[in-house]
Amino acid sequence: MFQPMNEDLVEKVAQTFKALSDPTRVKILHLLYNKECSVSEIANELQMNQSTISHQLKYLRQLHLVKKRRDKTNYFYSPDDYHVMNLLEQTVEHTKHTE
Amino acid sequence: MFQPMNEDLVEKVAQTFKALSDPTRVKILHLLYNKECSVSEIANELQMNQSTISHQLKYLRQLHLVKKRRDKTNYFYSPDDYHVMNLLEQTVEHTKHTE
DNA sequence: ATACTATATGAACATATGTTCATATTATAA
DNA sequence: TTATAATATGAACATATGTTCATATAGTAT
Repeated sequence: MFQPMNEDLVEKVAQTFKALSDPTRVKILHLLYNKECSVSEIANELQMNQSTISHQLKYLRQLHLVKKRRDKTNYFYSPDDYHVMNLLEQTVEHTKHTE
Repeated sequence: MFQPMNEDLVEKVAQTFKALSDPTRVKILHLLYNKECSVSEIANELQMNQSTISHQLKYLRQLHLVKKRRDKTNYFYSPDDYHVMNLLEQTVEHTKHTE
């Protein structure tokens, strides 16, 4: 049966999808899904500005989608929300098999 | 094993999530998931402008997420992509059960 | 201490996005 | 035909978003 969503729930759901709605963030998360990476590794792998990556990682971290650990001067990022990561990978696989 | 995503795939995945990243579109799709609706029914249920709803329906239709049928002067909209609808409902349910 | 490395941050900018208003379109009813 | 109803559309607007540049911060090594 139909239950209207309250405003808070709608906002949270939309926010989750928004995190996955940008190509750069999709690439970062897909990379991290497979391997913990430092900022510079990500920037190098994606051939993008270090600053751009850093800004997006901050965004993802504020939503608790990734976490970081420090090793000397490197910060290694990894997934922190497996529901969202599965959402992404599920959609990647589905989209792959679509013409 | 890690497979880098090609640019087209990344764009498509991001685009799918972008469709679900706006509160108005989330509300519309959630409503349609439960019941076929005309434009004015949606506008009335969500207490929003007819024009706003119409614009968003056009957006969703261009992505083949909803389809419409005509009955006299009414246009009834319904889901047209059950993978994306399931993505939405799955996330709604998960978010509900999160503090 | 200084030099170096990795990362973070803020301002500026161009572009994208969502809504509203006014109006056009299309079909129906009289 | 004219009037009415439902929906679609385009322009305008304010706000949000993603990137770049320059620089700050913080830790390491010498």
